[in-house]
Amino acid sequence: MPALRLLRPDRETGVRADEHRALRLWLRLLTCSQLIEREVRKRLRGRFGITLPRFDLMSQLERHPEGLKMNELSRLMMVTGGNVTGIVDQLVKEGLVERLDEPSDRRAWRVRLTRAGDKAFAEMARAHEEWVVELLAGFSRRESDALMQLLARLKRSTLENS
Amino acid sequence: MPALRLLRPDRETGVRADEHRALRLWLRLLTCSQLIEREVRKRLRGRFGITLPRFDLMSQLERHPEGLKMNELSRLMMVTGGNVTGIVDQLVKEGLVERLDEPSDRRAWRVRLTRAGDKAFAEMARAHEEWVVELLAGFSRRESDALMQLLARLKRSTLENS
DNA sequence: GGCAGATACTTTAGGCTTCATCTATTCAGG
DNA sequence: CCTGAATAGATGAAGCCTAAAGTATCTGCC
Repeated sequence: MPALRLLRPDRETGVRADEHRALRLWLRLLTCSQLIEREVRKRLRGRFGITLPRFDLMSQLERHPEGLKMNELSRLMMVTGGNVTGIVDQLVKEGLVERLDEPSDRRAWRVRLTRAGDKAFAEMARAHEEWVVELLAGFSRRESDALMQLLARLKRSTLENS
Repeated sequence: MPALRLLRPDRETGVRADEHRALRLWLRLLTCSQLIEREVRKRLRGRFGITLPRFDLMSQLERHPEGLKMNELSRLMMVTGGNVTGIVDQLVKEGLVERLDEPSDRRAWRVRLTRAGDKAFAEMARAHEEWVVELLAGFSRRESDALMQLLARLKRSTLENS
């Protein structure tokens, strides 16, 4: 999560000055995202002793009480399969998640929250949402809607051009 | 860089439905940021064989031709000092950066781009900016200005409330 | 001068992440 | 059935990142 600074103005970079706009926009986006993410990580760690990736994985499972296969988790979390293996291993060790055999495919697992995991997640999710509401306080509904729309367009532009 | 999904609607989370807005906003922000970052990392790796943190560190140095101390790099990059130690070590090994003695303080280093580092960075920065311009294509000046302003407010709100 | 606390940096342990590679299983055509 | 390709997941190496602890140096105060 770096904070790129590429705006030294006295250097010719080969694109028009007007286009520095795109670079500035991306850097500011990154900064905002990092500020919130950093704070959330810190609070998850301090209050619940959990990491953001583990919380994220549990949140996926909470939305799918029937369980998810490893590759489904990988897709939903947008990380590689090997990464999911490690995070699930940790959560299993902590008793928050369980690996069940998938009868229809002996290569696969069905990963589910345990009862303890479900209970723990409910509490963490409540706190997490409170934190985010708090961090974004002072953002009016109008502003927040405008930002949502612009970000939707940004997402589309990025997907189309990558 | 996870992709949190916390919006299962049929679960009581303890905050009003209206406030899910904040959560959705943060998740979308995270997604956008990840999409761009992922693409930039991939291209830096594929075309220049460099990582984003190393590129970031070099970009800080490029803006400060007189060199930076380790703790200044740490502050600018928003990462811990130990992290900077590792990244500088790598870049020194690659000959892109050099550690000079700081005469006024024997505890400190002055880190600078080498001539080779400066040359390499110029080329990478040019490509990097082109990529970002490309990814954000189709964003009008008006939209981009509006987004910049909203993100500035978001940054301020986050800083004030964390 | 000398000492206590602060500062600059490094080191270590633990965790996340990717890519490349590996094993086991499934699937599709013959 | 059998075999080759695809798929599910695990593993290992390398890199980024943090927090905590350690070393060396500096600074301010007596």
